[in-house]
Amino acid sequence: MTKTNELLYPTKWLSKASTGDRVTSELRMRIISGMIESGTVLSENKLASDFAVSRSPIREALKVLASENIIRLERMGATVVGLTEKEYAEIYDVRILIETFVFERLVRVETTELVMELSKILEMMKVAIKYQDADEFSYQDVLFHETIIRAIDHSYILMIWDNLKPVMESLILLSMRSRFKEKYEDFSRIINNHQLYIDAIETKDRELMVKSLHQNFDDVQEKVEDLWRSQQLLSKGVEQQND
Amino acid sequence: MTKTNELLYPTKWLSKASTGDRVTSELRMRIISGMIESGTVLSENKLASDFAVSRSPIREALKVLASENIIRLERMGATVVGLTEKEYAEIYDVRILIETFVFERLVRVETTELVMELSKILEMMKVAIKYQDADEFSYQDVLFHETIIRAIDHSYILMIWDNLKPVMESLILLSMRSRFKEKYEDFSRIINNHQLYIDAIETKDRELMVKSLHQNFDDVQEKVEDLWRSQQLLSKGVEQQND
DNA sequence: TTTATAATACTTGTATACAAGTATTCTCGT
DNA sequence: ACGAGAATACTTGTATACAAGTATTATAAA
Repeated sequence: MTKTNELLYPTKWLSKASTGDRVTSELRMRIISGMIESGTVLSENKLASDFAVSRSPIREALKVLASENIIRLERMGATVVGLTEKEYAEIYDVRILIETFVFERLVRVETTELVMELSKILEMMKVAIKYQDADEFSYQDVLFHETIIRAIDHSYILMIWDNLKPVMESLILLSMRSRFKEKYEDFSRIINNHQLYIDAIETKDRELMVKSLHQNFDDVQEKVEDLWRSQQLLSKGVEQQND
Repeated sequence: MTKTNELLYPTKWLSKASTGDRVTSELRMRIISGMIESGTVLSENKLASDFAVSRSPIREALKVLASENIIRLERMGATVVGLTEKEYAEIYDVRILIETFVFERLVRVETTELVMELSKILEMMKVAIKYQDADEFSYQDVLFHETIIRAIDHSYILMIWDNLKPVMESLILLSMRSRFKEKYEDFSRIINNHQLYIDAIETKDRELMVKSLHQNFDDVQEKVEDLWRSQQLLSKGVEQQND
């Protein structure tokens, strides 16, 4: 067996989490990073002994991951679906869909408080860049979008986000970690895009909103390309371990 | 305790379902019908003894219902959220959102097979009306929309539907049951609306699509009003049982 | 009567046990 | 060598057991 002791998911984010949550997050990261390959059949019993826990938290994790569409629960075993380019495109379809909806609602509403909150998060992101903390940056990046979505107080839009968020979070984590190593200069552009986003909300300029949304989308497209690179690096690394 | 032996969810739909699924469906119906009132705190142990099953399937059910936003999992006990008018509006926001998206995709695609399939389902619905089978009608109604959504083969849009479907299904079931008793004449209009829907897809007429979508939306609004009536009837019925 | 504290009852999350079902493998008769 | 069927190993879903934590209640001291 290859060395899999190192956890991909930030341990500090799990301080109060249950075993089930830990397994869920870690498993998700391993699947999305490509460490567990697409097509692999997961067995509850095997996972339980691998993670040295009982089947209860494993079952819980598999249910969650199935609802996120990254595994498929079948009669015998759970098959890893993983994320192909098709799925990446689909995830961003949904992101554009719900963020456009949210924007449309925000136009009708007082947003000064939201803008304040977003500015704070943006400052946090800058600090994270300064100290090269990829995980913290990712956390704030996800929080940025979640804050916007929460602002319209729409439980069923939030439901969609809740389903999308964990996968988004994993993608962003993996992408940012590799970018901090290789494409550090990207971050000023990311910050600019987020600032544009805030401006759009502040001025309630629908046109600017659409523009910034799509710029963010394009930016995210690049993130995905980065992810492909990091997947390749990772699988190369695993191969090297087998030498 | 009031008489709760009768199951709200159609037993025949659960022929191959696990205990967990049965509990989930039944609990959902009881919450959405108003039989279990909003604000009620559900205890795993109490539910387990009420349903005469262990905590395992109950836990499973509560997790699912929480992800559907009809209960809230808290430190101690699960609080029933239920559906206020706000949530009804939000559910249909999301329905409009995804069905519009789906329509947009269908315009670019071969739809003859889909139209055939939908026509078949519509025939089924007519038969269900003829024999006054509210449950069968509801089943076909839900299937109609699911078939359209599945046609674009988009796993993340399908994910949204998967989360929305159970609640939709429950709403439609309750509404149709009361309509078959009281507003039988409604059904010809419902059938017409669905036919319009099919025509829109067939002719790829975007304008007609939007029109039929909103007609269907308006129709569904009425369903909700019916639901309120049926909730009131139901709660009156419960009160009468206490006499 | 009020307030601290101890006892009790209930809660969640995890582990383990078991039943029923489904693949896989093995063995035996042809 | 090959196919039928038995034996075996694995699967899921449910029940039960247990540990650790949290509310509630009861008791006792001020």
